[in-house]
Amino acid sequence: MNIGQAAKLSGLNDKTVRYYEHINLVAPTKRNPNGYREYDQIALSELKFVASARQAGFTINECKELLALFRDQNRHSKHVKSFVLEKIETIDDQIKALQDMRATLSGLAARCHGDEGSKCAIIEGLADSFGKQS
Amino acid sequence: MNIGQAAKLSGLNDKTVRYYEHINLVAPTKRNPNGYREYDQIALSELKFVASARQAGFTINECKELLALFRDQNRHSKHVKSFVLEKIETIDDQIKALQDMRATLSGLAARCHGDEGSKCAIIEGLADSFGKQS
DNA sequence: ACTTGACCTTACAGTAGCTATAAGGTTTAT
DNA sequence: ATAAACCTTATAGCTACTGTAAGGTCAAGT
Repeated sequence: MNIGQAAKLSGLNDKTVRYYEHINLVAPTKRNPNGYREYDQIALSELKFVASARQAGFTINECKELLALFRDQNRHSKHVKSFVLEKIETIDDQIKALQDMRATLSGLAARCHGDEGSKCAIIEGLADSFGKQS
Repeated sequence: MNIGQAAKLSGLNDKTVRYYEHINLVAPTKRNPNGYREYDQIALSELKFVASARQAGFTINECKELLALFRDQNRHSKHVKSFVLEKIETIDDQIKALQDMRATLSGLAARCHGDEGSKCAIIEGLADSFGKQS
C-alpha cells in the first residue's frame, strides 16, 4: 500500500510517516518504480506500534528502543517491563510538577479580588520572586 | 548591572536572558559603550517576573501577555484572574492526559510477567493498536 | 607591561516532534 | 483531455531554550 493508506490505517499523518522514515524509525518496505513508498503488513504493524507507544507517552527515542524489543523475538519481558516501570516514574514526576504549578496558580488566584481594580495578588505574587518561597 | 549579574539575580541562564531580548520579551535598559547590556532594577524585576511565570507553567507567549499586564498600571485584576483560571484548566487537561497514559502503562505492566520469556503483554498491548480500545 | 581568567559579544547549529508550504510529478476517473 | 486525488522533495517554522565557536573586554596580579 502507499503512504496515504498506511497513514490512515496507523492513525498517523502522512507527513509524520515520512518523518519517521527520515529519522530511521520505520522504513517503508520498498520504493515503487514511480518513487512512491510501499508499505506491507509488517511495516504497517510497526507504524501502528509506534503510534500506540507515542499515545502512551513514549518519546521518539523511547519508541526506537521499544521497536527494537518489538522486533526482537529473543527479548525478555522483564526488560520491557522495567522499561515501562521507569517510564511510569517519569510520568509521575511530570504529574507532580503540573500539580505544583496548579497549586501555585490556584493559591495566587484565591488571593486576587478579580475586580476592576489594578491591585492584583497574582501579579504581586509573580513579581515577588515566589520561586524562592515555594 | 551586566547580564551575568542580572541572570544570577533573576535565576535565569545568561543565554536565556539574551534569548528573551531576541524575542522581544525583556530588553536591557541600554547598551554600554563597550557593547555590554546594562540592566537596571526595572529590567531586573521584569526578568524575575518572567522567571516566576515560567516556573508557574506559563508559556513564553503567555508571559508576554502577563508582562503587559504587569507593566500596565491600569490593568483590571479580574482580567489577570480569568487569565490564570484558564491556565489552570489547561494544566488540568495536561494532568489528565498524563494520568491516562499512566493508567495505560500501569495496566499493561500489570499483565506482563516480567520474566526471561519473550512473550510480553506490554508489547502485545501496544501492537494491538490499543488506541482504538482506550 | 603583560598575562590570566572571568566576563562579555555575535552567530549558528542542535534539541523534540512534528506541521506547513512550495513546487512539482503520477494516477485515476470522467 | 482534464480535474481531483495522490505522491515526491526540500525548506522553513513551531517551543524554549542550550551548546559551541570565535572572538572582544575588563580587572587583578606579577
